[in-house]
Amino acid sequence: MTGAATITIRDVARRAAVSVASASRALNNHTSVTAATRERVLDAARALDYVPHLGARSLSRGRSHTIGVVLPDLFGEFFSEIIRGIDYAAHRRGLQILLSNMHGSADQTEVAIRAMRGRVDGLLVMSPQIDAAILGRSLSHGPPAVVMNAAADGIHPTIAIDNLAGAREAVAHLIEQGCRRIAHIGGPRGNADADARRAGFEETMATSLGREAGIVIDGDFSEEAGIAAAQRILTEQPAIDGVFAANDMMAVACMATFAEAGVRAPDQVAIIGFDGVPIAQYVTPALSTMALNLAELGERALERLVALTEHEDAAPTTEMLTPQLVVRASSRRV
Amino acid sequence: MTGAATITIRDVARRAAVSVASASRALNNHTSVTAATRERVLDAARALDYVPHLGARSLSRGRSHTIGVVLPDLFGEFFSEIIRGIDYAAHRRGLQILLSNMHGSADQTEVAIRAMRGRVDGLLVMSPQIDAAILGRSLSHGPPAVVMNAAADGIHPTIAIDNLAGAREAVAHLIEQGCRRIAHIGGPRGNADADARRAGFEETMATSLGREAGIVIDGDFSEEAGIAAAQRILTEQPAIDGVFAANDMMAVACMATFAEAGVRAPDQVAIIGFDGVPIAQYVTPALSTMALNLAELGERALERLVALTEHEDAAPTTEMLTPQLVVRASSRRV
DNA sequence: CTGAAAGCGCTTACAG
DNA sequence: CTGAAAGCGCTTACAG
Repeated sequence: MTGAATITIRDVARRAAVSVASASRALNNHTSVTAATRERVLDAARALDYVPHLGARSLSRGRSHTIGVVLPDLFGEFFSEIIRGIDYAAHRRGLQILLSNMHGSADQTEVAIRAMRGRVDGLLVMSPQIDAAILGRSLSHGPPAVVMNAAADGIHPTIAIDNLAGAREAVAHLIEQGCRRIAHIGGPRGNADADARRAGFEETMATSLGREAGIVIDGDFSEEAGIAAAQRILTEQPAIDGVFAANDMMAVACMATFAEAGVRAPDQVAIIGFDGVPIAQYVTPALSTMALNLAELGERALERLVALTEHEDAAPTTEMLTPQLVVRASSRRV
Repeated sequence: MTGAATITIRDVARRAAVSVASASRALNNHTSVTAATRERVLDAARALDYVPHLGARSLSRGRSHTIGVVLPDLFGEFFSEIIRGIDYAAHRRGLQILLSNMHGSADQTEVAIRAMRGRVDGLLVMSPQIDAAILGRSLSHGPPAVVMNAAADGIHPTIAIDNLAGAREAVAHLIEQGCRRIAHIGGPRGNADADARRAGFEETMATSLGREAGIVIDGDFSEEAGIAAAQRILTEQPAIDGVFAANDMMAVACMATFAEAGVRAPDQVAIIGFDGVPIAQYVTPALSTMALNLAELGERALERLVALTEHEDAAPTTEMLTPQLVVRASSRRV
């Protein structure tokens, strides 16, 4: 855990000819220490190239200045943008980040959370696959926690994406552009984001074009799912003139597959994605999307958590992150 | 750092009516404990919903099962792919990741490394902006470390990208496609990757088309730099028929800027990037690139580190990650 | 097999 | 201002 000849505060104290207690006080800039003593201690520390053992400090102080981040996956720009936002805010506050990733397996969430005990001051958890009640229970014994993008459990502050509103707006946009038969390429069933986006699609279709004008093809947010969905649409649903994909990756892959088959966006089929990842603006035609400021989501979650650790009494409110319709060439027909 | 009514191993021991030592042994699956005792302890732990304090365990065992990752930035797919590779391998080995990011400031590297002391068993450091000797010194007192993508210091094992070979191959490819006046959009001066890629460009130009056939425009790996470089080429260097950008982001932005001005790849100008990030295959025309398996870089670095922590005597060898030429439409002319 | 004690490296009331 | 001691929560020789 440390190099061969690890030097501790005892070594510093010995060299400065003071007690360990005084060394500690000098090192930590306490006022109650003579200038001369402080000087001697600091000199000794410098001479020995002393680096404090932060693990030990955390244990005795009861604060680690570290926050745990539990994510379902690390794949793609969706997560990396969130981490970037968290990191940015954490860095500003002098906090370190302990990362834990469940690789998509929901039952690992609880394990990951437990593994954070005694190493973090607070938790940022994103677990769109897990039930709110179960998540709430997992979190109940631990440190303060903020839940990102999951069903609120009524106990922990939550920052959620307004998927329903976003999906409604996406579908309304396609209809406004003249689409009359629309396909939704969905995310995995049981994923809170995916379910809400699908619900928004179905609801809007039912109240506008009619339920039978829409079809849903299940996917899993991956490139492959976008390709497979496109192929199904090409062979089985040639009348489709609009596609709303549950994320940008599937939308991009779908659009590329269409193009290879000679089906062009936006004229033959208008396409819109969700998330607003950077890649969306560079494909041709540029992809319309419901843009999310994911880095902001991460930043806000961290700030919320800091507030929570400082005054324990923060209310378990839910903040919403609203997707913004960004119309680009892939869906612009009128 | 812990919830209100934190329960410790003492509580478990008390409830099971054994000593703390026995509780510890039972909890850790030691053999030297009666089946009955183990049962009682485990029951007590379950009843109290005990979660061990990993910080305390780390301190007494001298192992944290955590590795520290120090990166220069978190922006873009380059870093997220590396983290993903590290995480993947770490997860497989039951290791946690403590993340530290310097936001581009080289002098923060040393601070970041020190802040890891006592919290990690090993370090994975990427610091392309820092001098090898300085880095080596920063690392000298700490835990085992593997350096990613930086000049080898002769002390720590290093996994480096073969930028020179990659740049040579990229330029040779452009020439083979018929380019006669080639621009290089470089990364920031002082960045090891950028410098090596620039050197490869200049060297290859000098020995083939002649030094005067190439121009170098400095950039900083960002989208904006790609746009600015494209504008300069359009206005000042209309004879340019090939562009080798130091990374994909700049190549993509450059190509998009060209397209807006009516300059098409590959016919009017052949373009190739570096890194092989996923976005490259979705732009139109698809971007040629020197592809790097960044996730693999991360995985290999972690495995190397694990080997190092297990048998301390690993040699400070340098492994090379070789870029692969991926020819796509943006540079395919013949 | 089990318990009392020492220890991991630091911090912080408690006395002086 | 300074030191000796206790403590953070756990683990592990050391005796029995």
